[in-house]
Amino acid sequence: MGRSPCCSKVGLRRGPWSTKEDTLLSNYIQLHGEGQWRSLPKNAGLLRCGKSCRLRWMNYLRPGIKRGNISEDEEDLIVRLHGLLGNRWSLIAGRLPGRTDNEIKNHWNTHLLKKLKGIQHRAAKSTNNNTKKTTVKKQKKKKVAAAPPPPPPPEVKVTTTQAEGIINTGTTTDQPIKPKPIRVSAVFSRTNSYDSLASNWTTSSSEAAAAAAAEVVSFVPWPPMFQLGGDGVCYGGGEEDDFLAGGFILPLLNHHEGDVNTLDQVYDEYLQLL
DNA sequence: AAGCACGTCAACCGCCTGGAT
DNA sequence: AATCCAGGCGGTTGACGTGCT
Repeated sequence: MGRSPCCSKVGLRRGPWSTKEDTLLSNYIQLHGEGQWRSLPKNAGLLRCGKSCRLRWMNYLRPGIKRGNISEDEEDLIVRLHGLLGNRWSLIAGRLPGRTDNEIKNHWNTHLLKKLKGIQHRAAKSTNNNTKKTTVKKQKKKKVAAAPPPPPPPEVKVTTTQAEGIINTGTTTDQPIKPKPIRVSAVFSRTNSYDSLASNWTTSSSEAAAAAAAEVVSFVPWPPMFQLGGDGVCYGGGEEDDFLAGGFILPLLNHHEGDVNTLDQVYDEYLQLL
């Protein structure tokens, strides 16, 4: 038996939200709180799918959401966390107060991926300067006609026990582990405010933080990924040829020696917990 | 000025998980 | 144990804006 759709979709509005709809949704949630997304549209007088309401609230209307202007420090942290976690956007977003998984995902796909590719390309050129000269042509092709992306790395689905096994055996992998999506624990719950999350994370005791981390079944192996090359790029233990194929390449986009800031602290604490 | 190509990002889709029954 | 439900997540789409020819 297939799953029933979350809503009938018949007669429901789709597409961009109007300011009136935003107001209705915000007012309703301020009065009644989050949750009950399926019944929320009806109760709030919205002709929207419950999922759509939740998404709109989570990614746009929720208080404390920062929009745009992702700083270089934030980019740096996103890149580093992505190297650890892979496409676990919700977890990455949980480490960036006020940022949503959707925004980070978009930013990664539209900005950082290109930036990383550029860095990787330069790095590859520096190591293969005796080989072919590749001309970078401006891509004029439409998206749909673009060359297919390189084959994704084999999906590594790691259960808790698998992860423990790998830890115990000391087995490493060449690529960021991409554990199956899991429901984020209460500590990382998206229903918590980002501010409180950040506050808890950066100020909590190490024990509390460790306990929090223990709840998250995000296993991350620890490859030798912090080998800083002369070009300012960290190379990990992955295949040397392709970042997208799973090899680690961890450029320090805005790294300054001794530049200790909040995001760095967050990252350091995250590393310790892992 | 017009048409086209490309970039951005809000929104949608389908699948998955945990909890309830 | 099996099934259903609600919510969460990541991948993808498509409308819109912008720059180029």
